[in-house]
Amino acid sequence: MFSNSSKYALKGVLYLAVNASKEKKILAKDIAEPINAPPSYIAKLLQELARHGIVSSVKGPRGGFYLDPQNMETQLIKIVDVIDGEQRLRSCLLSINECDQDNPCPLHHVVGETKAGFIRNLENTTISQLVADIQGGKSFLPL
Amino acid sequence: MFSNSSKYALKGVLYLAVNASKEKKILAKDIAEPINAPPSYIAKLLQELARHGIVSSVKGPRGGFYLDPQNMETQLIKIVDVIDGEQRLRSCLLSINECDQDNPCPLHHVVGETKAGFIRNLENTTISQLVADIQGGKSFLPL
DNA sequence: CATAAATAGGATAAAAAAGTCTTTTAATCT
DNA sequence: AGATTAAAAGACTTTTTTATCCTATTTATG
Repeated sequence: MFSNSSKYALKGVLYLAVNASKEKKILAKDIAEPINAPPSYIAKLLQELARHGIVSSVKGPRGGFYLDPQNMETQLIKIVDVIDGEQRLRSCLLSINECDQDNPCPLHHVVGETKAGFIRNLENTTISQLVADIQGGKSFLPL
Repeated sequence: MFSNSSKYALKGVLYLAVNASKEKKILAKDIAEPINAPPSYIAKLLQELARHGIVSSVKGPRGGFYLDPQNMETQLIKIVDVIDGEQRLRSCLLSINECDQDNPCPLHHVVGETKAGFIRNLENTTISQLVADIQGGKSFLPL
């Protein structure tokens, strides 16, 4: 449902949320292994996320990636939207441009509500909430 | 959420359901335009669907594709599974192999129920039901 | 029975996604 | 200031997906 890239991005951000801080930045290459992503590929994705203000980064010695308090409140959907584009999840399931509530394609009603709910869940959940779940024993690492 | 190929496949099957019959088979090349798919590509996909018994086909003069009564009862999920593979929709959203109810990944609970519902909807809906919706004015062509 | 019509199958080509590598820029530490 | 460290940027390669094409194989019809 997500591209590979989005999966890496979500895992990378989550890894930073749990393990990094302004005082303890993490290098791109040190994120790769724990989240099972190719080092130079996750670096590129984090770069893109940094450009969009989803993660924080500092160059040079003692630099690296981390999430500031504001980054922690990022909605999950933002990460997917930046990496996969907003259309991927939201466009008509049959890619029919004219498809909407008034002129629904044959699949529109079949999966419309569950698909919308899926997206709503991603909109209503933040990175900090996922961290809270992990710390509360409701979900588990590693990634 | 579906691959392009699955979208073509769903549209192709639906087009046959509405327009073809054993007495009025339709040629691969005549399906392409109405569903906005490349002619030789939809031919390939229909071939694959025929191999899996999802559509019916006859070679030679007066041949072509159509759906027999049994084909009409195909669940939508079958089409997606044949073309995209069963894993695409069902695997963990973060591609974590160990992820399950007892050892949920951080996204598992966030979208678990809506994702499962989405798949259930595809399992519980058949081609014939989509045709009924169209004929009842609940959804619309063209594709 | 020959011919033509149509799908089946496989080989190839093009485009997109995923992944790698090299150079540039910015920050830190002597 | 100079050396070093790390991300930013972008060019390049590989793999996968999408798409095309050509040659069988099957079947209806004259």
